[in-house]
Amino acid sequence: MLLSLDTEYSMDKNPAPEKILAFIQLYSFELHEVLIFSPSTFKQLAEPLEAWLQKPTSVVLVFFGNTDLVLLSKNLFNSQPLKEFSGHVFDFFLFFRMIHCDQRVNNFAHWARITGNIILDKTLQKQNWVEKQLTTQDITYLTEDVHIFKYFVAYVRNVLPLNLTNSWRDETKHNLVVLSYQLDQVLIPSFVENTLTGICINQDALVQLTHNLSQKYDQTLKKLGLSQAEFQSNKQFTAWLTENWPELLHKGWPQTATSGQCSTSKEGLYKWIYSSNSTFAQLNALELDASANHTSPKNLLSLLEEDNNPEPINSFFQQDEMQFLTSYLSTKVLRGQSTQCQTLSKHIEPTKSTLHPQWMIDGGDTGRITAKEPAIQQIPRDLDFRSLFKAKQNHVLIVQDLAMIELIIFASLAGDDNMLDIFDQGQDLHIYFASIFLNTPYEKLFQQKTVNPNGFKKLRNLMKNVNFGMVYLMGVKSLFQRLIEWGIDYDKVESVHRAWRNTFNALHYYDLCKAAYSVRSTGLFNNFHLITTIRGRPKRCSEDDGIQEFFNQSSIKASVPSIVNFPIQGTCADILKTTVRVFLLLKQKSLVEGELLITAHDEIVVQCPSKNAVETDKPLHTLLTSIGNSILQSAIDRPIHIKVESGVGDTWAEKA
DNA sequence: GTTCGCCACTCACAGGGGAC
DNA sequence: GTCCCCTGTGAGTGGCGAAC
Repeated sequence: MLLSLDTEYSMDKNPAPEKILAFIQLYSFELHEVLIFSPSTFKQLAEPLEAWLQKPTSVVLVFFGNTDLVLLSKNLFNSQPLKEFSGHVFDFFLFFRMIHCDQRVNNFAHWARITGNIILDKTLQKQNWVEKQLTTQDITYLTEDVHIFKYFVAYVRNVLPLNLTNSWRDETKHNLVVLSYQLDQVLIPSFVENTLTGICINQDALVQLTHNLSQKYDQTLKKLGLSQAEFQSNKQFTAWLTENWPELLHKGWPQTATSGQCSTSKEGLYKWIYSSNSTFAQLNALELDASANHTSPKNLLSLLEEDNNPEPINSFFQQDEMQFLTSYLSTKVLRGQSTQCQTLSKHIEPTKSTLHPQWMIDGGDTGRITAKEPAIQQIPRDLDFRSLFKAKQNHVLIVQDLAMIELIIFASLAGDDNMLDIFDQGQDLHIYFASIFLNTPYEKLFQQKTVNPNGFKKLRNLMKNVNFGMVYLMGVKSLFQRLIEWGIDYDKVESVHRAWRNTFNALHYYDLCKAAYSVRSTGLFNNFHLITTIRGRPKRCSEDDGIQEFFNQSSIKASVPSIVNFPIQGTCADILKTTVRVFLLLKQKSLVEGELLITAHDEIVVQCPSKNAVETDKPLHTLLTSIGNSILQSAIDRPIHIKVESGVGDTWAEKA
């Protein structure tokens, strides 16, 4: 029994951005009828819908349904998500995205065209629906939106059985509908609940933090003698600089490509500031693309402030110029943090002090879950920020994090016993590689953790970046750039680059990817190359993605690293999603208590009553490790011992 | 009628934040 | 190296009114 559902809503921006539900449309596949509900009739819908959902064969069909179901719960069921949604929702967006993940266009109108040859006019969608008297044109539009689902259903039935070959396991076939259901569909009700429940935030602390940051921001601006507008606008900043620091202009302050204004981009500033450094000159000669992340203002600033810089850059700049640059960069950093605070504030539900991010179960191309409004996964790791997120009254937050999971997945796929042994021995892979790289015993470096914690952290972060970069095909030049501040010459970097690939089984992994990538499957995938995660999630790659040049060092196409990346990031997402799924099952059977609050790539945050902290923490820990181990073990014939770091406390900072 | 400046708006893109 | 989200910028556009 099928019912397709769609809603129309409009945004109300005050006091906090909120979606106002205007219409609900339903299409019954049994009755062949479309029903349109306006706010005055919402309540009449609640009871029959709930009763209908209790029938075992009922399925609600949606397209990008998170928003629809959240609004439905808010307006019909007093913000309590229906338990009956569980196992009774099918989202076509998720399904289409899984089987056509290479398609840039994946929207409703696109699939209406493909499946039903219907050209939709989506311009009507943008109107203000609230309290609208419907015109004939409107009614046609609303009807069409739910009616089109019958073409979606027919399409899925036509392309069944959607089988594909797993790139990493001997099992021959996966059924795609089943896989989509197991990995993604079943999580829908959980994330609806998640959005409705929200995450508590310490509003006073946020106000305080915002205040402190903006005060500091104002102070540094004042110190510079700049107004906010002059600081923010390239045009005004150029005028100001011409007036106040003509000598810096003469020294070649970088310019924007199009308008010729003074540029404030990290790349330009980085190149410019370091142009006097001889190591940098070597970089320049290599025509390096300086777009790596480590050139953010924060890092650039730390380089400027570095006392023991291998080669001081202040021979090029006068002392007062150095001071100006330092202040300028720290102002940039402050502005960034301050904006981040304001963005958070903007999304707070004022009466409850909660955030209600919108979750996208298949938001990332690799299958990762993403969140927006606000981007909860992009909150800085600093204590200042993480401690703002707190448990509700009489509750605690349980934060669990899969340690170095992507490297472990890499090692499992590559069949790299060496790496897995190091990990099993409880050693830190990043420090392990640092010891090879710096030719210093592992123990000696590890001692630094207590002797010189900051230095240790810095080294570890650096090696962390290097290790991840290396897995994903970072070239020698890029590696060299990242190591510039350590004063290591190009030849040495080149040998380290080689050593890394030899120490860890990277070349073997790339070969496996190449072989896996060549596998073609049946049905829909006939004309496409395909690579999957260990669990079977597919990524389609078109011919021109570079199979001919795959891992040909002289010409790696841009798309190749993303092919190499996919099985790793995707498998990590699968582990997390499977854990969430089993956690929900346990919850349904009342075996655990708690609400899923946040998932972030390798991390999971659950809120539970304080008195049940241990009873929730322990099974969650067991779940993550056992699910991770079992998924990875199907790729390599040896035991895997995934480690999960766990923290219990009042705030998210518990494990930061 | 044309030109110009101003304003509001949209859109693409770069850059910066995060994760691994 | 990959994967994201959010913001600000600047180019482009169109409406409007004032000045020519």
